[in-house]
Amino acid sequence: MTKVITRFAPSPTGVLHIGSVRTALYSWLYARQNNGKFILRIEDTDKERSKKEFEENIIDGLNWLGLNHDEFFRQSDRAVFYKERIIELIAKGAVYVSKEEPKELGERAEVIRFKNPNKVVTFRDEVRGDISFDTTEFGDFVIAKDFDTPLYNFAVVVDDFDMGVTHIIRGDDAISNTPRQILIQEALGAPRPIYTHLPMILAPDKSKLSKRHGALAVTEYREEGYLPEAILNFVALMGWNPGNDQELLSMDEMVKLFSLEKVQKGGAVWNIDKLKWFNKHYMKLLSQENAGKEILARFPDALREKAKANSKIFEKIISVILDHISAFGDARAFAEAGEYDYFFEDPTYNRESLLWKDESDASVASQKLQKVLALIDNIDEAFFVPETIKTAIWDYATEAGRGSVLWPMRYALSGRDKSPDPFTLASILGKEVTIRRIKDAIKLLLI
RNA sequence: GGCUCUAUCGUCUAGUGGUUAGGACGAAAGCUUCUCAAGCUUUAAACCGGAGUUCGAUUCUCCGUAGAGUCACCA
Repeated sequence: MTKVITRFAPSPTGVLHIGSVRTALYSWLYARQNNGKFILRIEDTDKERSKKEFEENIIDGLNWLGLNHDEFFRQSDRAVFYKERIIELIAKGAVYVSKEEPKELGERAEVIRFKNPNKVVTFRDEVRGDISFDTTEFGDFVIAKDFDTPLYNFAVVVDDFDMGVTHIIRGDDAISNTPRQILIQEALGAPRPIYTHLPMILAPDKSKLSKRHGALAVTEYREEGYLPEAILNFVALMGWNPGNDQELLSMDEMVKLFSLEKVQKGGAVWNIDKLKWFNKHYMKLLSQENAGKEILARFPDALREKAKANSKIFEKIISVILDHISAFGDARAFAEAGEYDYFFEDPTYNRESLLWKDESDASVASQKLQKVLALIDNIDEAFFVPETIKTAIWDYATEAGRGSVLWPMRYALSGRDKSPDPFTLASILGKEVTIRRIKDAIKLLLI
């Protein structure tokens, strides 16, 4: 049994996007599962469109995801090999230099064409079964602009041959390239690898996912605070499943369970909501320290300084923040909306908002807060935690009307219509601040 | 248009020649400490159509229909 060798072969003409990630993941999983090799090959034969920054973005994204490669190649470094093969094929009569009449700007008067044997090519695809093409329709297709400028279909075949690639796992938009590549393989005497064409990841309108459908770059997801585990787990399940109901899968589990036979035939629509669900799950698994770092990195400068200056408070609100976001980037939006300010400085109140909806009498409301104040004041500072605070107030709140007690208390502490519950808030803020804010609220009510 | 591929809840999917067609996301409702979120419970929601094979087809075959991909001196 020969060693399994897979490859991921992006062209650096754009950033690493989510569809490519899945292709890379499946290739990686398959290689790892079989103790094989995973090759990263940058296909930059198009000198016009290939950009170094895209190559960097792709490598950066792959590293971040942990899809490490065993070997690395760049087609622009391999010009001599392509040239050799072209010469070899010309000698064999499989390829010829063709005189052309340039129709467009930039077209050559001389290109290298493949002498099409005009036959039916049938190949087996691991997910779709046999696929046949009559290659006659391709004509004598161009494989290189000149001896030093090979084109995609040719470079791919030479590379896969030279690198010993055994399994080609790629998007099904490459299906129609396969017969051309097989023709070249046969001319070269190269073995035919095992083909697996993955269904596309689709936009909501079912078309091929592309830049115009919004944020797709992996680096953007990283920026937005999505975790690699979440992206990988989600993307793995778009077009594959372990054959049971298990959805939360670690990389180790995926390496064990992955199989080409369970790969889906139909395309899958990209669904950001489900990604968010995965991300929430994996965010909660993060250590408090790491979660804190991610959040802090997305705070506006001013808030970040306050959070650093009040690290005790910041540590306590991490889990509160985590409860309300589905990606760390959401914390930035909340922060910018001022949702976290009250943890670090006293809020300003809107007198109307201090009153529970069923309460119209400010003096009654203030009396209730007075009572809360007294109950809180009895709590020993060392036991100022949510459970204790709740116990201290609960009976009274139930008796006086929970909403009419808890709403003003919570609003006094946060100055917000929406916030965590008053007991959690009080414990985060501490006894001293809690009492001060309630007193402030009472003052305002008595005006 | 030619060629190639695809078709189960809105979405990701499981599944079988006979099932109450299962799970997840999302949605709705209820519960849980006032709000928000989380959590829990429950509900709604699907086999593209037509023939054929068969005692019986969502499942097998064919034909439609719909959608997608691809038709470069791009990859």
